[in-house]
Amino acid sequence: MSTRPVPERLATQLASGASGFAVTFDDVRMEDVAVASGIPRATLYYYFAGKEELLAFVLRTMLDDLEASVAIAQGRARDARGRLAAVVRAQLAHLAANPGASRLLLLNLGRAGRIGAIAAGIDAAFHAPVRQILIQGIEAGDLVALDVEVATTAVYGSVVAVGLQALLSRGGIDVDATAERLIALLWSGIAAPGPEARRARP
Amino acid sequence: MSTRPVPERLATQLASGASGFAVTFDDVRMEDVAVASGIPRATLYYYFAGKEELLAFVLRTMLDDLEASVAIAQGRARDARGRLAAVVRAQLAHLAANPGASRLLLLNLGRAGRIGAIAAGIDAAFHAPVRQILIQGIEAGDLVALDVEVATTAVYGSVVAVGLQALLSRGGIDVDATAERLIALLWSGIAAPGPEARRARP
DNA sequence: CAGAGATTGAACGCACCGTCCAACCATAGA
DNA sequence: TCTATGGTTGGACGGTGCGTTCAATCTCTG
Repeated sequence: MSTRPVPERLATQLASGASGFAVTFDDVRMEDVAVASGIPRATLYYYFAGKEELLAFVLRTMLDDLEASVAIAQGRARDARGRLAAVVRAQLAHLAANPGASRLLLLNLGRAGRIGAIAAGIDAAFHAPVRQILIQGIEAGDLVALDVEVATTAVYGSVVAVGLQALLSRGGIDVDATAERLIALLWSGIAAPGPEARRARP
Repeated sequence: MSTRPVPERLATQLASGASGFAVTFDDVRMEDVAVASGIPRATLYYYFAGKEELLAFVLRTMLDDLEASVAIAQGRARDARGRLAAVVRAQLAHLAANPGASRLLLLNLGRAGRIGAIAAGIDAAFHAPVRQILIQGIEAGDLVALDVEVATTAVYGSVVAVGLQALLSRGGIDVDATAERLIALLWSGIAAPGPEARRARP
């Protein structure tokens, strides 16, 4: 980044205080961040060029964590289904563990996406792992031949929508149950199993 | 709404001028809307309580159109797959036909969703039709037993993400091709067909 | 033609952002 | 111990865009 290197202490204090219950970038007032984090406003401006850069730092940190978490989870499985399940589960778990930042990011993709580092972070943490699994899965014959970009985006959209929905309406995510259902859906679709069987019904 | 009834002329002029290339609510300045639509700022405030209400009107109008369009499309098919395909296609087509308002809405769900009418409109235009098809499809045995809310949200998320992705990166949507691919994905999932066949591989 | 309501220009106050600066503090090296 | 360097902070300021207000038209309708 173009900004000054951010001390450890600041980073942690921001992570806790910056994105509390905000649903909008405008909900985050610099003065509030200052109070919530215990860092004076002038100091915030000493380290960040503005609110945008500050939130970019917070959100980017969250995305970096997610990227790492996804990479680890994904390495635990061999087959396409297992790896996809691990990735989706890790993503949902991260949304559940960082509800504030997640909400703020996903409900404000317009503001957030215009920050290069954020757009790149979303791709690295959400799209890229899925894309890779799909490509390899198709090559291995585990997956049907499909448009990788469309499928990658569809997986991203469904994970994010389902996670966000849970966060907003239930205030949290039942990660295990939700991940299992979502993965079943992504893997097999919504159709009743066995097209012949269905056609043979009375 | 609590606001004054909006004359036809205003509505059309707003639809064309209000959401142009904006990616953020802040990108839409009242003065700009005034110039773009030819309606003086004071007149805008005469009809709308503020920017939020004005954008709510524009976005809600778009969602109402989509709801109607989806209802018509959905009525053209009988079976679950055909109806779902019709709905998804209509949704993508509407995004393609209203890129400005769609972008603004979907990239700012935080701002937009806090407006009751918008949240309701999203449910009516995106979720409800899918939810109904899923429920009836499960009952009819065309669909596997699944968590309707999760599946509904997943469909919504994938449609919106794929549509938005196309709008942003390609500047438009190839509705037919995209809809077909997306529906295939939702219907059958990503797994290679025939679980036995796959399991039988060396 | 009078009154009601629509329409508009202009000026204002407000909230919050971002900038600036002077003062202070901590500490590393002389 | 002294001092220079750089982090840290409070406080004041200007700018932008929103929303309000009001008086001055304009346009119907009866």
